[in-house]
Amino acid sequence: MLDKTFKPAEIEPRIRAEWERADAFKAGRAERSEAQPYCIVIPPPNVTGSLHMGHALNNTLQDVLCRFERMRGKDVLWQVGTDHAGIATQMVVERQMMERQEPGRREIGREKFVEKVWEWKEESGSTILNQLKRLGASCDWSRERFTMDEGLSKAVLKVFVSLYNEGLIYKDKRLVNWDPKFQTAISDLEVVQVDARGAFEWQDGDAEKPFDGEALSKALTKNPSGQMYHFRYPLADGHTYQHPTAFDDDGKPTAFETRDYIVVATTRPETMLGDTGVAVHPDDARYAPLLKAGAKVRLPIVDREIPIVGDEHSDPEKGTGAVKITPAHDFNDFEVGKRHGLEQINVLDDRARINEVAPAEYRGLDRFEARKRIVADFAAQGLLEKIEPTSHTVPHGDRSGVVIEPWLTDQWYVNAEVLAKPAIAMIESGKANFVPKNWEKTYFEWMRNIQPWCISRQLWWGHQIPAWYAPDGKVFVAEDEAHAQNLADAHFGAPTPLKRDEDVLDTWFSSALWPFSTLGWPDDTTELKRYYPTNVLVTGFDIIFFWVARMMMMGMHFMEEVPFRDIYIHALVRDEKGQKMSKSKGNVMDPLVLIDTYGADALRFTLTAMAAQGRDIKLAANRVEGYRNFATKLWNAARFAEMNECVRRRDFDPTTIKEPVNRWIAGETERAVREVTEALEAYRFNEAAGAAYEFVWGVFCDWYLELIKPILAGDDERAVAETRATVAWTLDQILKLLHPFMPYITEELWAHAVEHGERRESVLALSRWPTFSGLIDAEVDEEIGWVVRLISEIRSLRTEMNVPAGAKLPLVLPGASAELVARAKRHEETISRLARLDGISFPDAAPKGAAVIVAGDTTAALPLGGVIDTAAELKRLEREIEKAESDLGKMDAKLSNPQFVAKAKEEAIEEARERKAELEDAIQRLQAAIRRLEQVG
RNA sequence: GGGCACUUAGCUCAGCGGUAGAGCACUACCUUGACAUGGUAGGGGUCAGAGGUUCGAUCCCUCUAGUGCCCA
Repeated sequence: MLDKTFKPAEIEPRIRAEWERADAFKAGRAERSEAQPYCIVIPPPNVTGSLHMGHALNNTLQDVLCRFERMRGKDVLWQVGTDHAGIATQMVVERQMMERQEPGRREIGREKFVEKVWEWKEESGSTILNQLKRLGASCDWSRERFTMDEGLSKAVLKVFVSLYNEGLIYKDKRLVNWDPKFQTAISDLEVVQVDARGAFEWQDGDAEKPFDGEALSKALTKNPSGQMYHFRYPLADGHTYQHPTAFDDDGKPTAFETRDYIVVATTRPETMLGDTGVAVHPDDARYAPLLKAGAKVRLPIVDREIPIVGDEHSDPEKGTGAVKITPAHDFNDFEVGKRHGLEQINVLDDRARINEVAPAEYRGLDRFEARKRIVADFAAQGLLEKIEPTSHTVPHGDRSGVVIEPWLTDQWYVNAEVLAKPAIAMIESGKANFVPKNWEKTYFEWMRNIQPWCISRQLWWGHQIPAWYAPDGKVFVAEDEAHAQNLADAHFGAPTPLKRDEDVLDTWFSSALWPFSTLGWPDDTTELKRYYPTNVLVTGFDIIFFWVARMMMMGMHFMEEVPFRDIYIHALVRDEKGQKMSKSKGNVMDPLVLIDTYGADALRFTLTAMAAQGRDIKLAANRVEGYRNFATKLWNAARFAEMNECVRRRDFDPTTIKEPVNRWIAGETERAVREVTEALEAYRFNEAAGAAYEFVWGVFCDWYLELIKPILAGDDERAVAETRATVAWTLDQILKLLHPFMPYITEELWAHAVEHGERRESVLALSRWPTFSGLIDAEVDEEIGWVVRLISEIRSLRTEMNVPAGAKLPLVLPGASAELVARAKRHEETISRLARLDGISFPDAAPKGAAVIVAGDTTAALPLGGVIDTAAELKRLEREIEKAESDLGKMDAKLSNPQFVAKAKEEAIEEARERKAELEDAIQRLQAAIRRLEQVG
């Protein structure tokens, strides 16, 4: 016998063991060799990761699909694995070494350090996979892969070498996003823009407020960004010009002053050490004389002469219209510098400290320290005009959180523009589809403006770049050192010593190969043939660029086929106020805690039920509790079945059922199966879950199980046997329907039923998804619908008339047709039980002093034992009439509108007519009830 | 500045050209032989605002206000 409540913590590990025993999630099962393949590759979680809400949602949805398709008989491969996550992992291990007060990575050297990371990976790398198991994920665990395992590394080398040989990977010296904390380059995507706004204000010439270096320093320590500094750059060789200071209404200058300097505005004073020019807009009248004269500027502090150039990059509307140009430390300036042949002077080292190029007193200073000093020095020289607060965005490293420096270095790049073309075409042609579709716009926007992808990282943990350098710097790219050596020797015609490139590849480089590298590529494996392209990718919108787009590019280039047919993009899980969950806000909900509290099934069901397309999920714990209760409800329905000996019969055939109520539930089952199936096929997870929920709780538990109680308690043996079998059958269908969402409880109940019934052929996870047709019977639906409605109306009336819950009332169906009498008698026991009646009678006329119900075409009367509160009943009836008349008014208005009758759809008109007739009939009968009541009163 | 969403019950959210829905919360009654993690009944909404299209708009279109996200 089942316990009174279900205890997820007890059941879950046991069920997991059962799945394992049955090898339930194994792809390529012999008996399914002829079956259609179905494949999803998991978005590989970072080995450093632990399960958060986003993972829980992402993997629940994948699992729902996999379990659904597996039950539909397909040969399902849910390919699992983890990502080596370069920076993240290196960071974790380094931090751990620091905590243990072990020597740092630079001290122990690369080889030892990488060894340590591997050790760490062996120890802790499976944490997140075990957490996925707890969630119930039905991955083929026997095929776990890792982005740095042997096979995948081979794929990475092959791809790098191929792309290099095709000229699609190249080395280039340009500005990169440099992370001074990790001392590595990062890609554009790993940079987050953070808004900054300062508060410091100062103006030269304000006698009341002299420059206060202390105060500025304090403000900048708090927030180094958000200030605009106006510097006076003296003109070289004592040059002067007339600078306009006032304008008339037409914008013509009306007053001038003679200046021997030009004012530039900047948010980054310290970079002035590397300035090699000043730019003004070529059409800016204010500076035209300077351009014309070819005037130069003598850069303060460094005392360098630099040109003033005309470039459209300068916006006359912004600041002073003149900008300093630092080609080595700003992306825009880099371009300006290239256009005008300006020198690139790098003034920062790899930790963003001022380097040896700068005057001695600044060397070694941190960039923000240097900023304060430079400003103070300008002020001291009378070259600081003003400081004002400004709003601007500052680039930060997404992992390190520090301000990123544009820095001039040699890095490896992928020519993404070429690779993007076929990847764009595949979405355009519908060979692959975003669900919901609107994400393709985001995808196109980015892909059509794609920039070179910087793939080298100055880290130790990752795929080391397969490039070797000869002493003269000539590079040789090959899959291993021997091949590189051959290339070099052939090139130089003599044995040549080679040194391997120190850098590793961006983590996303290997992730981009995931859909085919995990299936065995570059080898021509059976898996690759069978499961590529995969069916669907399930992921969040935040990695469309990082991952989806790049898989698309690599898949098209190397497999000449899309990596997946559908791309289901799900929402972000937020807290109940709609805020992103973050540790600093303290609003993080831990899926593992929710699993401990409510069970994995409840969490899964919640996430699925809330996964409506195109909307974020604002998750509230009480939602999970509600669905935990749903699981309990199911559990108790099964318990009811068990107590009533509703055991499965192998020969049960739902098409041969006799009892109306049983035929009805069979039809409802068919309907529910259809709804859930169609919703899942269309990735409408919330609708699928909603349909299953409503069927199980609202139809099966609330009505069917209640309706059959009199039959089970009765002595019609044939009916009892049929009903028991129907309950067992329906419950089986329910377990199947719910299994993709709630795998644990359903598997448990599936197994439990065996204790009394026929043996199962397989675990539920491998059972067959139901498909029915022909079980829906309109007549039976109508009949049971009538019963349900009558019971509801009686219950409603009882409450309204304050009839004590325990009191039994007689029900009168006056002037009932023979058909109605037969129907009422057929269900008399059920109706009596559920509506708490004391029998049904069928006189010709309605009794006096009874409350009256009008349900559809049935009029029913409840004599309230002479104690009826006439006034209350009159009021109630009048309210009913009022409501019916209001509805009738709407119908009349519709139907009397010639436009409606002429133009509306036939069904809409027919519906309105039926409704009108129904309402008129109901009003008549309600009025009759009032007349009778008044006779009594 | 460019783009994409969103605004529906007290809260969290579905829905959708033809009578407004769920969960939670709330009110009243009920320990009825599956379930109090429950049952029954109920209260609660000019579907952000203004226009337009339509026989008919919460739904489609435009604008306005507010909110969120992405990109520069």
